Amino acid sequence: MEIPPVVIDRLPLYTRALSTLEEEGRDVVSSQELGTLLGVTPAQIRKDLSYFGRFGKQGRGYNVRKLLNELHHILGLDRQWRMAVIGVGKLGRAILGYEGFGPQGFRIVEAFDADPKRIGERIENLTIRGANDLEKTLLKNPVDVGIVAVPAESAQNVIDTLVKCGVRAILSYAPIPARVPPGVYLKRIEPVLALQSMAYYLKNSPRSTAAAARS
Amino acid sequence: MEIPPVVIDRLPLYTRALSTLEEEGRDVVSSQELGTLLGVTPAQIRKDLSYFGRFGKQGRGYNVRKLLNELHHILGLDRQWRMAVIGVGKLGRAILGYEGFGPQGFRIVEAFDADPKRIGERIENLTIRGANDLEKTLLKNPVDVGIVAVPAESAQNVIDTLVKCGVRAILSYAPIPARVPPGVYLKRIEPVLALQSMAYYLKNSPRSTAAAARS
DNA sequence: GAAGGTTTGTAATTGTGAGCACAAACCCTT
DNA sequence: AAGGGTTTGTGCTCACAATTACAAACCTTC
Repeated sequence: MEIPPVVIDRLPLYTRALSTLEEEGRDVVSSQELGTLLGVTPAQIRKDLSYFGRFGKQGRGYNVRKLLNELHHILGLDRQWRMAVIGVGKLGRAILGYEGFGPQGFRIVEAFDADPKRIGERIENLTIRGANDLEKTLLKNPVDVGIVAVPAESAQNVIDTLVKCGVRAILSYAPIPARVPPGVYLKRIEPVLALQSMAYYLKNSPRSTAAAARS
Repeated sequence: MEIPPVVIDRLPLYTRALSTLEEEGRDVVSSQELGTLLGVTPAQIRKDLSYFGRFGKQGRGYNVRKLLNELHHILGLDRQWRMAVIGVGKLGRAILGYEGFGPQGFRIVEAFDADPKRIGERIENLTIRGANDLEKTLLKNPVDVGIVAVPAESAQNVIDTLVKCGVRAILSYAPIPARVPPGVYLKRIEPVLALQSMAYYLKNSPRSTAAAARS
């Protein structure tokens, strides 16, 4: 059975809400409550979960801890993932310093930059390597994810190199529609595109008429 | 006629590709070529554009500059948008220093932070104001967009304040599913969620089997 | 232990967006 | 000016995701 990508994209949302509930000491939650929390219909949640099994109890709801564990297992969040950051400008440094990755099992273990002045510098317990060493280093010590924070011009090049080194998941902050071969997964973070599509709604709704944009 | 949000989300992509083509001195482009460039089917592009008018010529294609102007006008990119950044930690600083906003007409004109030690500091030609001044400042000098770069705990609070000040578009980097009233547009930048959904594919494809994830 | 009130899981339906295919329109060459 | 070769715009079809609706299952209370 093939699971729709939109479903996979929603699972992390559920995971996060469940984590919050667990920290609050909640034992059980219904699809109704979870839906209200996330702005999703209860039926959507139930159907999404039903792709993977039957985790709830009728008349009661879902056991928070059990469902969280199931989702962690399904998504592969019950292990550590190794990541490399390529490009250590302002953006790259912010990524290296971001504390949201570690707790979720995503660890940055390498950092690269093309600027000779930056090579050897230590940031956040990592020594920056030269772009020339990228291929050699990753072939010896593979990573699971590549985070691309280089200028648009170099992005496709970097991505091609990552793919050559066997990296199968790439998170790109570069503003280009990069192409990757089948079997490699690419997600892009594009604040400018997000702003531009919001500009349309700003321009075309005099004041609070249309429905809110999907986030 | 109501235009599907996914269509609006694709228009900025077209805009960007057309800009590149214009810089290269291209006069005309076909939906075929544009599609190859962006990884989208030609029919999709033609259909998307047809929501707004008839911009092409049969047998020839689209005039690059003319179509670019049309899209700029449609999206509201033919003017300046004023933005405020709330939260000037590592992430906020990277946002303030990002050079990709200005050329697209998005200008950061205010920066706020709750930490007294940061108030008064100058970054990128801006003086950081205190979080207490947020409401007063924005009511006097309104902005079009709010960029939220505060920790998860404070995010909903900040967002509520922004809404109260009449801000109708919010770009949030905070990892929470914030709720906004109808008529306010919220887009979230969530690198962790992106990584988590890619982890599923990493885990479930031994090596380059399934199709690439939609980016 | 029976009854009333919840909530799940899923079959069926509805809604919507993407792709296909073709007529109409345009350019260029001869 | 006529014909061949492109490419647009769009009606139609198809695929798939969201919603609805309900039987089955469970808990709690009396």
